[in-house]
Amino acid sequence: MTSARSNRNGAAPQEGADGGASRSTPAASTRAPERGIPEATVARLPIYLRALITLAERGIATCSSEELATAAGVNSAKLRKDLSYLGSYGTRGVGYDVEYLRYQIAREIGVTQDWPVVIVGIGNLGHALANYSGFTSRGFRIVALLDSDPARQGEEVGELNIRSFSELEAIVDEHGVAIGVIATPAPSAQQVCDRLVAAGVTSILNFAPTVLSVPDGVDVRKVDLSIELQILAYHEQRKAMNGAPQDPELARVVESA
Amino acid sequence: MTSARSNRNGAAPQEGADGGASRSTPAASTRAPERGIPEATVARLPIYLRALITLAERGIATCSSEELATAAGVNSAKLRKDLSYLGSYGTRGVGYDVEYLRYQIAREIGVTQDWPVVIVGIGNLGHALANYSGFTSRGFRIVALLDSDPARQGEEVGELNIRSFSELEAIVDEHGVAIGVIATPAPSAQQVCDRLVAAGVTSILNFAPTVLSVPDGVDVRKVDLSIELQILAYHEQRKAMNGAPQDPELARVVESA
DNA sequence: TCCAGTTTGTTCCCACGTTCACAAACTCCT
DNA sequence: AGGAGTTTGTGAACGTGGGAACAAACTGGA
Repeated sequence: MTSARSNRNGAAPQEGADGGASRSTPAASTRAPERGIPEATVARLPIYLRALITLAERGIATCSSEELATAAGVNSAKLRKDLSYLGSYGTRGVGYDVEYLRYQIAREIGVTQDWPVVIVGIGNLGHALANYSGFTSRGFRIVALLDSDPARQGEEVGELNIRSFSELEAIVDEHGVAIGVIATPAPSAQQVCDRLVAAGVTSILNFAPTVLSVPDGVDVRKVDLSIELQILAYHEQRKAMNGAPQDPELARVVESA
Repeated sequence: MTSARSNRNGAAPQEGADGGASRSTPAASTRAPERGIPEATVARLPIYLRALITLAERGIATCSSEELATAAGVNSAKLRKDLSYLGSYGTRGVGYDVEYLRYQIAREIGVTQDWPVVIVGIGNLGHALANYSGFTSRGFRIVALLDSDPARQGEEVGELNIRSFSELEAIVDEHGVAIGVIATPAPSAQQVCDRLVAAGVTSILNFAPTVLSVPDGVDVRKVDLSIELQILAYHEQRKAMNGAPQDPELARVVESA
């Protein structure tokens, strides 16, 4: 029932181009490449979009690639190349019209339309996500908060009531939900994921510290707080080793003296 | 005072190899390459570590690269190449000793030691982070929760009291804090970041939806929930366009019939 | 109209990351 | 001991991404 598209081809290994993400759809299959936008560029488009919104709020109508690049924290050459994948939306000798470019990027990403989202697992993190204004303000609408713990059900969090996980299928069908967020503990994440996929969800944002296996055609992006910290720790350790052969604690004290 | 090391070379653009991260330290400067581990590999080491811990908990003493790769959700060739940057910790014809490899990776990342961490901005997200067990269980110790809002100060969150942001410098000095987490609203993030850097913090995990500019020698990693969703939305939109020229909502209904 | 100045879009090249494929090295069985 | 089977570690090919540099295209002034 209500199964998602395309489960052919067997389980694909879960890995993508960038750090925390993974796509299972075939990168370059028989299908025509169309005007395929590089994954690295796609990951930066939302940053450009936010920068443009900030500029627009300041009343700036036009900007150069240099200005926008600075606002987005990237190289201007990279910015121009990224934008060139979308089309020629700038004017040579002048720059980019902020409102126009903003709309074009939003349309390309797909945030001009409204995306219904369900969040599963309303613990500490789920609460924070439910209340996070960045979701709702950027084309995403949380349509349901689900939790399997009856003690939590009925509680009101950010204008929504927590409902039973068993209502998942009905909610997905009713709202046409394509995006699900998993904020459960790690042990239940895979089960939840399977249910989401079976219900028709084809994009999943996973906060649980587990590797999810999904059928082909389903996208998973992972956000893992502890992994981010560990990466920082690695570099921090190297800094201490390289800069000062002594104790790093001591080094800072000496420098401040 | 208490300034961090190395502000030479001017401000570096904030961008890294992978999606959400950025390092400002020179990638390949005059310094010898030592046994430099590629950034992409570093980002995967924590995943391998977690997979090894899971295997160890199941009582598995030895595993092949194929098994470990599956558990980590990556290609076995990639896994072997990644591990080869650390050294030759496997045995040909046999595989890897789970406990031994686990220790080696933990040591390489630096999570055998204890990293003191401060969290700034104890709103919804800050609460969730303070209660997140994944932090404390993997070599990180939250030593302080800071917020500039007096109304929040004194509140107890996960065995710690929220303290005033003005105590930052004293806390950093006392505990030798090198890693800071920013969970404030976007407008105050840059100010907080500057204070952290000035106090001696050299690694920052940023949850605020803003581009932070930091001096050279300071690492910033960014976690942006809304950006992750937008990337999913982009792919979701493409799926709908390619798979079914009709209305995506309709397509699912038809398939389920 | 023409020329100087500005900024985009694009090409070329290099570095990095991924994957394949295979030699080296180990175990186990005969 | 020797050979078959297994698995690691790595060299080489391939693809993707980043950055410099430049031609194309626009504006504005003379």
